Amino acid sequence: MTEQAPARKSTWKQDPEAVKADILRVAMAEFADRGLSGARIDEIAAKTSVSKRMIYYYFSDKEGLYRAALEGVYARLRANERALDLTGLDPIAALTELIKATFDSHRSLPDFIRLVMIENIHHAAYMKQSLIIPELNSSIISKLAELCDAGKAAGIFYDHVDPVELHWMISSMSFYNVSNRETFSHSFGAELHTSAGQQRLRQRVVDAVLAIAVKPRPNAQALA
Amino acid sequence: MTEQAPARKSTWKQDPEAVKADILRVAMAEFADRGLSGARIDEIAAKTSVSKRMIYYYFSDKEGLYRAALEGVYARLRANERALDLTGLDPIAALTELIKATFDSHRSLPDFIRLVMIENIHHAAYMKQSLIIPELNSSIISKLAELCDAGKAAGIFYDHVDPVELHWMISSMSFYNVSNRETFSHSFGAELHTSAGQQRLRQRVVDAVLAIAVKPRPNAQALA
DNA sequence: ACTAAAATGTACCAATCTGTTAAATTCATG
DNA sequence: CATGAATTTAACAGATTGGTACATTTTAGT
Repeated sequence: MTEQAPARKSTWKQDPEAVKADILRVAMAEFADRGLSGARIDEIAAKTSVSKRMIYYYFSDKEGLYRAALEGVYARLRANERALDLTGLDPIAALTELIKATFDSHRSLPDFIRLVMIENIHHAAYMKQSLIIPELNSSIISKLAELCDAGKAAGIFYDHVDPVELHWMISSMSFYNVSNRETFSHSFGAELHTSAGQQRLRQRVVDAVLAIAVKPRPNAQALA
Repeated sequence: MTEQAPARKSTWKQDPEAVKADILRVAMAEFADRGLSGARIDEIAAKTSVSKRMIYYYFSDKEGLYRAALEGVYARLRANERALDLTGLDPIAALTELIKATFDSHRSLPDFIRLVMIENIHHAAYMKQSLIIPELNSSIISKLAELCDAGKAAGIFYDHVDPVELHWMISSMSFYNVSNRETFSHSFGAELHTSAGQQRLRQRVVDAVLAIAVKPRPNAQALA
């Protein structure tokens, strides 16, 4: 579990940051797995290397820990998105890359997806209390807005293209792909969630979003 | 609350079906609102006209009630979908109607959406125990399959078009539109969830799905 | 009307779970 | 190395909650 050897009994080092990080790591996984009311403080404590009391010491109460967990997974997503560099790409290539990156990013962060689902069950009540979460969201929109402006300026995007609408569409499919995987697979088979199926789906998302953003070029053989 | 007057005390009629229906109605709303672990049996009982004992009498335990609630909302969706009649429409018009109907249907059944979210949190564990749910799902796919065959036969759909892929895409946006409304609105504004915004979104979904299914006609001015 | 079975209400229990109390250990600093 | 603040533990209390035992009422069959 922990990297340092247990060493002698009845002796321990103070390390508040490590303790907090340890609690948070377990809390993110546990809340993502069972939800706010489903998660158990005792269970979380048992999976850390410290006692339950520390959770209350550092996070006040269950809701405080949940808020911290929510912000934690958002921080991970932000780190993921910051890695996306679109400079030097033409609008179509840039949009394509952004869509693929979003699709992949969602797939790689199931805990984020699950906590956002849980937040929606709670009518986003805890998200509304967070100060750090709004930062994240503005960055993806501004990236898309830049991209749209460039595309429109070049005359290759429709004039009606809107960054928020575009994000809604990209996000909806990328999110649903992970969030509803269990029920979808059970209802309609797991074919779409094989490695090949996911590759195909991602390409469909690219095709669909590009179709509503990019003007058809007269002599282009679409989706050949 | 109840339609019959309380009348004399210490007298009541037996009416198992009405009691079951009453419990189920409350349970669907309550589980959709709070989740499996978040919902309280006492609270559900309090909102019915009967006592907590009856819940256990008819539904065995909390999980049994949850399963019944899950099947209940699915039954409602099925009723909704059965109402969709596409006979006499050409493939493009039929697909357009199906997309619009799915989008609207999801919007009109938020409890269904929320219970499916909750099911996914639980890895679809209870859905997998249900016998009546698979029925529903096959009907939408067969409708889409017919439609695809007609479109391909007429030479206006791409050959690679797949009913399950198509359903995945239609469902993803229709579902996300409701499921993530709270977090999305908070992050990016409520503009897309105004009446006008929803109309626009629905049209975008139609455009996007048609774009990956329908071959471009040479002289058509797409999305003009 | 009598009786058994189905349906319902009341009161209660046992387990679970969040949060606290009080004390012990470690650390920084003079 | 003394001392007080920060950190951590162990044990426990109070409240919640799923579930049950038992009595009571209603209905159907004869």
